[in-house]
Amino acid sequence: MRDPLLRLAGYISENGLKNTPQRRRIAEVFFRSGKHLSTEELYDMVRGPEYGIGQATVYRTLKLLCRAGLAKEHHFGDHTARYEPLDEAAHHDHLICTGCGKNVEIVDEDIERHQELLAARNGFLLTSHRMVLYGLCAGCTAKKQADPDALSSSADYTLR
Amino acid sequence: MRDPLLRLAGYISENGLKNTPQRRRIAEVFFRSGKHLSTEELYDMVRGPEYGIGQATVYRTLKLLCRAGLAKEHHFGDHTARYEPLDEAAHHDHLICTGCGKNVEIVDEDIERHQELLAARNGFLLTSHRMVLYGLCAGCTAKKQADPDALSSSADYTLR
DNA sequence: CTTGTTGCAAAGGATTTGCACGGCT
DNA sequence: AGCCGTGCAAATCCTTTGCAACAAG
Repeated sequence: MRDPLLRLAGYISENGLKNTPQRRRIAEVFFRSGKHLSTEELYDMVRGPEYGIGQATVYRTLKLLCRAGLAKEHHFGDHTARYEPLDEAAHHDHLICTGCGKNVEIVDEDIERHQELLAARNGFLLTSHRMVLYGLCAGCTAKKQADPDALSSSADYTLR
Repeated sequence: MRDPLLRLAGYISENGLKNTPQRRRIAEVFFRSGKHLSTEELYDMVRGPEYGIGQATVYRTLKLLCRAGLAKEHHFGDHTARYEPLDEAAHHDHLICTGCGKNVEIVDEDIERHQELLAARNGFLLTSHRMVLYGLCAGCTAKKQADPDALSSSADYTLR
């Protein structure tokens, strides 16, 4: 069962919850469209002339998706939570350009292995992790050479 | 010049700022005491019968320390920012027990190297990163075997 | 003296929650 | 019918800011 919408429906019925049009609509938009959406961005995408969906419902549904294991919450360094669809088994980390905000998903088997090792070495049972690399992408590096002060305006990554 | 208080004084004078008793007091407590303090925790430690320090000053001073390169802000998953003293050259990552909140600092040269590599492979110039591993420490693993529901109450790591 | 700093309280932004109503099961 | 979910607005939580008084350089 690959389709996240079906998986959601499964989670809902299994837990005595209810499959409402709002949840369907939010999940549909969320899974179809880009990654790393903030609640507000999703809220804007989800609401339309024919849909009257409240902010609170978007918040609540996103948290539901997390509980269901279908989404993951991130805090990258801008000042809101961002959510990404979770493809299960498709784990990845993030490489973010502090100049333009570009967000690249990356994986490295070696690193993952080392993480397990490190945890074990400390007596820990690793359950999850997050790794975010911050830097300047090729474009922004070039731009910065041309004019060293050109970048500061765009994203403002406080590096949380 | 190893002493962070001296380094702070240096940063202050070099930048035309002012060395106030509040800043001294906050920095002193911050550097002396434990790691990963929240603003509120530090606020409580800093204020005393003889000191009348406002929350805002604690916030402002912590941000100053970050700007000075003497502290680093983290968001681990409880719902506030946490700050840790930065020993310069003593970079490390974190291994957190989601059961009891224990926070172990770790480093691994291999991982650091791989991160550089990964960034470079994507055309990025790596400027910083953060990596947090979440898991169960030995103690909590044992505790959980005894009573699987025993842990949920303590920390509530939403895994941000 | 000049300018940065402080404390307080008010403002802000993101997220949560109480409540009455409406809609799944 | 019963109970979960929704929208709205009010409430919270954390953090920032405006401002007048103060103090460091």
